[in-house]
Amino acid sequence: MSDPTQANRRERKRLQQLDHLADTAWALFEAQGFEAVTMEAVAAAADVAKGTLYKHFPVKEALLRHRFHRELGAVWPALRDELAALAPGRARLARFLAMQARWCEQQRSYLLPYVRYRLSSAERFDARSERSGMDRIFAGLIAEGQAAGEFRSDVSAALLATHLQFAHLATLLRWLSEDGLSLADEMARMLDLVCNGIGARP
Amino acid sequence: MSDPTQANRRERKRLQQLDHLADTAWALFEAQGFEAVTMEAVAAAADVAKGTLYKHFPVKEALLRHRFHRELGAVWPALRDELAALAPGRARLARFLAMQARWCEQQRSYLLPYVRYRLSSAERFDARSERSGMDRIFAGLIAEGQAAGEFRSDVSAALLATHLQFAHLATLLRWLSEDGLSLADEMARMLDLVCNGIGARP
DNA sequence: TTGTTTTTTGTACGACGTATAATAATAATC
DNA sequence: GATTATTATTATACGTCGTACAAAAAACAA
Repeated sequence: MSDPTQANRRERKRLQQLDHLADTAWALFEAQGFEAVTMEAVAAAADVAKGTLYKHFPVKEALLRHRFHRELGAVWPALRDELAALAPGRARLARFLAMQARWCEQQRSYLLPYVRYRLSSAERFDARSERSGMDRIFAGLIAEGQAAGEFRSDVSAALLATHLQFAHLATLLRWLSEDGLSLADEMARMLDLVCNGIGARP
Repeated sequence: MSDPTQANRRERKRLQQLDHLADTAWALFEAQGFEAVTMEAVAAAADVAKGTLYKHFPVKEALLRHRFHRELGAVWPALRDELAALAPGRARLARFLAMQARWCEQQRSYLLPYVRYRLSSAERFDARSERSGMDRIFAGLIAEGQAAGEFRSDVSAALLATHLQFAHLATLLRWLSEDGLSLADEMARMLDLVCNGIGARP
C-alpha cells in the first residue's frame, strides 16, 4: 500500500462505488419518495450488504448529499465563469443565490430532509473534515468579497461563511415550511440581512 | 367538556404530569448521561407506559426542551426587570446573551443534542405552534428594538428574530464543537455580525 | 504461491418512534 | 347516583435506523 498509483486505483474504485450507491438510491427515491425507501432496500438494490452501505453513507441523508454535491460539481465551472463577470462580493453572491434558488425549486421534495440533516450535523465545524461543495463555494465567494474590500475583514472568512450558510439553510427551511413564498425573494432578503445586518441605518 | 373550569383542571393536571415526566427524566440524565437513558427507562421511572411518554414528548430531546423552558421561565421575570434598565435594542440583547452564555456553560453536556434538535425541527416555522421561551424572548427584544428605532423596520420582527435565533444556535453549535472558545466572546461577536452585517463599513 | 491487510458480508442487537386494540379514568347526561 | 360518552393510558407488536462483530472474500505484497 506504499505504491501511490495503487492507492489511486483504490480510491478511484471507491468513488465509483459511492456513485453507484448514490445513483441506485436516487432511482429508488424518485420512484417511491425519500421517506419510503429504507436503507436495506438501497443496499439490496445496489447488491451490497447493509454494512457496506452504512460504511460509505452513515445516514440516509448522506446519499442525498452525495448526489447534490455531484450535481453542483458538474455545473460549478460554468457557473464560476459566469460569476466572474460580476463584481466580487455581494453581486456574485446574489447571482449565485438566485441560481441556486431555481435549482432548489426543482429539488423541493428532497430538500427538507437534507436541510435538516445539514443543520443538525456538526461536521462542518470539524476543521479536519473536508468541506462540502456549498461550503467551499460560500467560503470562496466570501473570501473574494473580503479581498475586494466588500466584506469586513475583522472577522475570519470562515466565520462569515458559516454565518451566511446558516442564514441560507434557515431561509430554505422557512421556504419549505411555509406556502406561497418566492424562494428567490427570500434569498435576496436574506442576503440583504446578512450583508447589512438588522440594525437600523443611521 | 363545555365547562371551562373543568377544562382548566384537566389542563393543570396535564401540566403537572409534563413536569413529572421531565423531572424524572432529568434525574436519569444527570445520573447516567443523556445518551445512555432510553425512553423506556424514563417511562418506567415515571411509572407510565411508553406510549404516554411519547404522547407528551414525541422525541427525547423534547424532555430537555421542557426543562430548559421551565428554568428560563423561572428566572425571566427578574431578568426582564434587569434588562429594562438598559436601552432597548442591542444593549438589552447583548446583556441577555451574556447571561444566557453563563447558563449555557453549565448545561454544556445537554446542549449538543438540544441544539441539534432545535435546528432540525421545523416547528418554529409553523405559525400555529406556540413559541418556546427563547423564541418569545428574542421576538420581544427584537420588537422593542424595532420600536425604539434601533433595528430596521422594513423587515418583520418575526423574521429578524428568526435570523437572530439561527445565528444564536449556530454559535452554540460552534462553541460546542470547538475547544477553547469563550462563549461570551462568541456571542458578542455573533451579535455584532447580526446587527451590523458582514458588509464592510463604508 | 503464500501470507497479510483491507473490504465486504451476514446477522444480531438496542433504541427510536409509530400504531393499535383493550382498558381505565374522567366528564356529561339523565 | 347510575349510565353513557369521551378521553387518556396501557401493553404490546412492529418497522426502521444505525452499530457491532466475527466470518468470508478480495486485493495486495512477498
